[in-house]
Amino acid sequence: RIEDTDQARSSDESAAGIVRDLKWLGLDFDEGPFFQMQRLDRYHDVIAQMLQAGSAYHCYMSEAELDGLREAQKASGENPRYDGRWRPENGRVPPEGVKPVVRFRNPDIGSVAWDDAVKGHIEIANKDLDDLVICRPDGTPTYNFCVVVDDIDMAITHVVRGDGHVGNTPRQINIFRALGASVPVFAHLPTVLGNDGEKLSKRHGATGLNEYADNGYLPDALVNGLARMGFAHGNDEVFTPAQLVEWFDINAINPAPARFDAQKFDWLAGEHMKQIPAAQIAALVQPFCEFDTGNGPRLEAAAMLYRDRCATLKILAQSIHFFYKKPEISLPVLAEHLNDANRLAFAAAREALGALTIWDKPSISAALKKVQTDFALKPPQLMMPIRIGISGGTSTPSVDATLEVLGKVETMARLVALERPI
RNA sequence: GUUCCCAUCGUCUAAGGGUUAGGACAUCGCCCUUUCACGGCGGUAAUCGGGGUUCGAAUCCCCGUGGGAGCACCA
Repeated sequence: RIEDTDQARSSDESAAGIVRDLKWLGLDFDEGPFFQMQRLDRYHDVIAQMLQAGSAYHCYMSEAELDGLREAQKASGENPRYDGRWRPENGRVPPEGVKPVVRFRNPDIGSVAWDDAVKGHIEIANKDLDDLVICRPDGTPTYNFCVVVDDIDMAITHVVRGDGHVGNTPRQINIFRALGASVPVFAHLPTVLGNDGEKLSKRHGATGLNEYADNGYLPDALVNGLARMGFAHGNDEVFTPAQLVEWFDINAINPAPARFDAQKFDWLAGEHMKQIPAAQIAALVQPFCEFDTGNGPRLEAAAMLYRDRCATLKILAQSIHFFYKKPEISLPVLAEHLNDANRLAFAAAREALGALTIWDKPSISAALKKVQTDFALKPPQLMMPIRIGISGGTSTPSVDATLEVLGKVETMARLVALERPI
């Protein structure tokens, strides 16, 4: 349901963004979306009915007057609220030429209580509630009213939403009752806080869902990470959406707000990366590769070599870039790892590799091992210059596995090219 | 200010009257290793404070303190 009765704040783009984000997460829906602005006739019918029944009335108070009232109330330490001055029983005469709002006639006595599926029993006294506006002077109804009509019409059984709405719930329950409808189960989820315990906001550390998508996080990791905020299933940390569906219990949600730990989330994202099947990895990584993946080893082979060390598809794509494009070699770094102590061994290794007829990991490993032993070097003394020569960096998976994927022709080309700057 | 909700390692959490208060991330140490990661093993680390109830309280009650959410002609 797209709740778009505030025309100034809703747009086709924002609605499309919501649908897109939900689809990316894999949170599918069976019907809709329904737009409230397309249901105005229905809302107006209900308002007319309530006006008739006396559970709603016209209020002619200006916004300036209201502001003044609130200021005065605040100044005297009261909770700011509308004072009900235009209730019909006060017999006021409507002023000329003023378009009224419609207010709901909230009960004065007693209290509204419900058993929140997350927060437990909550009870609010009616005297702390005021008569809320359900229809603006221009005829557009407001959120708190529309959702009740929709929940009734759509036979909603559970209303699950952020805990910013706990204050709206007693008002909505009163409207349900005024309409003679049964009340759904309410569940109010706590806010997710930033690393520092501050509320997340666009200005303060919040990252939009689309940014996670753009940064190559797996949607299942997002679902897993978000679900773990306030929810646990024994000692399980890593789980799939299907497992979550099986285990989830709205009554087990922690009502206190949780801080979002980006470090733990990145760990979790990496765990989900490790579960990508080889057959699917190329298609997932491809969109993040800003280079020609046709010009080099099979994308699947390169990606699988790096899969378990990357938290996101984007980092994975960046990591395997060197397989498809000759790397820039930093001469100072190279000089550090290739010098008089191992220059001859390096040349011998290149020759041994060039002589190989079978290019696979065991053969490459054996050839390099022999050179290393012959020259009495420690493993890194021989591996590092090769690693730098083919990747441009000092950290890759093991050299034999990396060379296998890179291929003999390209490996030899890069190792030969390395000789020139030496 | 006022209304409502909440409180276990630094963080996310498990245990809901009797446990050496468990796990995960982070951190520290060791192991593995062809670098860096990954992985394996181990360590440091918590029941906000004060009163009750009880043989016994992290767990139930009250008060403090701290945190969160709301108080719109926004959703």
